[in-house]
Amino acid sequence: MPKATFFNLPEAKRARVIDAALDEFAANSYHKARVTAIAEKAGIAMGSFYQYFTDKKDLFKYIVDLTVNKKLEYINHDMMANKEKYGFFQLLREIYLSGIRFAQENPRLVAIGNALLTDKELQQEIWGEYQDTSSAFFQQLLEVGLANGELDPQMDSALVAKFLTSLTYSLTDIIYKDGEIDLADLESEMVTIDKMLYFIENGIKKRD
Amino acid sequence: MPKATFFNLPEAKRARVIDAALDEFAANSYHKARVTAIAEKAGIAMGSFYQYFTDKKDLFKYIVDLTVNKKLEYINHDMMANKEKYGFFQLLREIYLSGIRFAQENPRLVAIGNALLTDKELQQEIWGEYQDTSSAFFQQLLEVGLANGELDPQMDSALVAKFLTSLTYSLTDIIYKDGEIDLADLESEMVTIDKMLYFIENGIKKRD
Amino acid sequence: MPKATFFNLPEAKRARVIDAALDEFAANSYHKARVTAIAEKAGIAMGSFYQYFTDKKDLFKYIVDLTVNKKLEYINHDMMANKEKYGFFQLLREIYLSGIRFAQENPRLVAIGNALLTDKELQQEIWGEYQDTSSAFFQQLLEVGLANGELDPQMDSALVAKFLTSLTYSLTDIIYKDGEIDLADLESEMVTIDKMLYFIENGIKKRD
Amino acid sequence: MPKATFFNLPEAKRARVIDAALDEFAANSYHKARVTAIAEKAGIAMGSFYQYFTDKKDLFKYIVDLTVNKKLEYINHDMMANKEKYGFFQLLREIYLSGIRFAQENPRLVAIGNALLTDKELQQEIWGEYQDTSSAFFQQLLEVGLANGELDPQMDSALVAKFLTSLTYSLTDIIYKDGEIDLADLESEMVTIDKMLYFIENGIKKRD
DNA sequence: CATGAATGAGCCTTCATTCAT
DNA sequence: CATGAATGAAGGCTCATTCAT
Repeated sequence: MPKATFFNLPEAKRARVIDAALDEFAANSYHKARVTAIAEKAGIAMGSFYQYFTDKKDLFKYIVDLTVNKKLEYINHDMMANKEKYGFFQLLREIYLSGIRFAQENPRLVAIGNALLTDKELQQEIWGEYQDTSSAFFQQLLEVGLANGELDPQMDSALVAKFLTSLTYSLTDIIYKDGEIDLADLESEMVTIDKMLYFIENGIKKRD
Repeated sequence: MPKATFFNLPEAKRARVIDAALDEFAANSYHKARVTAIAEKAGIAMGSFYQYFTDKKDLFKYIVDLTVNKKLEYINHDMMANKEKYGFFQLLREIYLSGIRFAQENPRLVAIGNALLTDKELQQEIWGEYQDTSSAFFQQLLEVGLANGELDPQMDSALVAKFLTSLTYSLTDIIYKDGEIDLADLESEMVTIDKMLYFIENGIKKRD
Repeated sequence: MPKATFFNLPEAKRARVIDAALDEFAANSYHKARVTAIAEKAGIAMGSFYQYFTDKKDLFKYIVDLTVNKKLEYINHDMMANKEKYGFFQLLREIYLSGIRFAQENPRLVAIGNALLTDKELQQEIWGEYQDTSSAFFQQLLEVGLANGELDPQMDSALVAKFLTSLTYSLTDIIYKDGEIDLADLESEMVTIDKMLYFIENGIKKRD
Repeated sequence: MPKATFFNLPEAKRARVIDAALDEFAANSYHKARVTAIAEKAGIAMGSFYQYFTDKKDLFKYIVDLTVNKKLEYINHDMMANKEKYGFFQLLREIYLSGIRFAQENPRLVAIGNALLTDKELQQEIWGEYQDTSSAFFQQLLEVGLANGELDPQMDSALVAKFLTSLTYSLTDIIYKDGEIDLADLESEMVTIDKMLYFIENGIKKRD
């Protein structure tokens, strides 16, 4: 966690630091990202950096934390409105849409998240706490769907939750390929999403 | 590609170099892997390294190439025998089993493959050529299944191929978690595989 | 010397600063001691430090000064009572006992004194003024002993004063080894002191 | 210990490195001494330094080792010739003379030795092995003197060895004051030495 | 007098690559 | 082809001191 100094900073400066960090970590892997570059971009002295953060890693963890929380807020916000009236597959669709919008609006966060997933060492140290958040989230959703009688009772909800997690990641990959999202192409994205939902729905819905 | 000198090397020495590289790249990300360490493990002089490879990256590309080819060989070998008599889902099962066996027998290659997937920079440079190999492979398989009438004709085979690719990766993750495979636990692995196949089968099989 | 601001400080705060400095300088060499750490321990702001002292060195000099004076007070106090009735060797014994007690009661001061002795640069700058205090003190004592006819008239009092200084330091080292004084073990310390006195007495007493 | 690389170096270059290190460590405390300065003085690249030594500390330990060994050689050489025919006090005199000559010829080594004695942290790490060498050496000498009947049988040889060690250090200090030895003034040094010997002799010789 | 953020030179160390033999 | 020393640009981090409020 950043030191108190960081949180006492004027909003604008703090934002500049975060922005610089996002830029640097989105463009380079954790190991290649340079503290010097971040300080420069943020327009602060090297020494100041270490007055805000104990460490390069300290900053990185903070950035990851911001990312995770922002994404959760996003999804929660979108779901809250519809939790009651929507069925399982409608909710899933809602979630995917949230994910896409999040990626569109925060491309750097997506890049950082992906990078994190590839560094074993960092994952153990940083990702640990968030690791199963995603699977747990889906599993809980699945349980509700099972209770509602929407889903195939034979399904192993823990395992399927992992499948859904994986497919969700790949959905982002597919749509958001090469780091460039075509905002104009929302329509084709919808199509992709709906095809994935169709695949999933067939995979787990209850049949008579 | 390695220089000619490398291929002129006595088999044993060449193997030692490759082995050392696998060790180092499996244990560290590309950027953290040290050329010095590889040379040491291989028992060659630093200078020799640069007589075999133009670059650290040169070696890495070569290693990735070996990995990909080895995996393809594996799967092809297993499929050739059954291509004719098996249906789509049986073949898919065969493929998954091949994948598991490959991971068991080549844990370092799996580690390197995973690491590669996370480094955008490398991916663009190295992975480009292999990128869609996996999806293309699945797509081709799907086309056959469609032609046979086994699969849902509404299915977008290109897209589903990506889903299968993603699920395949996650299958490896789920089974081969924490880098330790329990060889004794093949049975529970089978169960997992069969559940995934069940999920997929429901997702895409033809219904009347 | 500290600035006026320092002496205007409420007694308690001033004491806290001194205490923090003693802690830090006793635990680290002058160069490794950190101003930040002192300010923190003392509970003052970094800026305040430079309102009290011009410099890290300014504080250090002050601390050394306190140390020297405290030690002198100690010994003087113990000697004054007995100056008249005791002979040279009895006084010397008294002095050694004072030294031991001082070390027991002010371990941090001893640590700082020792550290100072090892840094040539500092010594030239700081220790200069005190340097010969100790030798001068012993020499004066020796002169009295010579006048009394207790000591060997051939003795070079200036030189022997240096020997006594040196032995005195080593006495502290021997007894107070590893920074831990065993308060319960005063008896064995006495024995050591008496052996040193025996050695010295033989070395310089007048013989017929 | 330095790496093999260092010992494979051409004599002249190795000497240059050692010389640069002696200069730097004699002029600055261990903590203030800069690796960069040493490399510059020696005329080698920064990187080369770390090809010779694992560490700044590695070099320092080596330098201390050289110092200790050189001094021991010195004294041993001088004593061997006379061990048989000389009595205890004559040998002691010989040792002191060796010490003075050593200091004269190796002022930087003396400076480094002194500096080492003042850094608690380093002492524990580096000095440990040599720590009691000096006392042990004197004690052994004293035992011989006792056996010969030259010394006061009541004497505690372990303790007196420590006194002698201390006096020896102070002898160096007295003669070699301010880091400048007046080579022309050997005569006055002799006088000082003889006075110390007289002091010691009176302190411990056997009396009837 | 107090506060605590800002500064930035400087340090040790790493490592891919080159070079001379 | 082999060798292994040489190189030097970077990079992360520390800390005494200054500054603005």
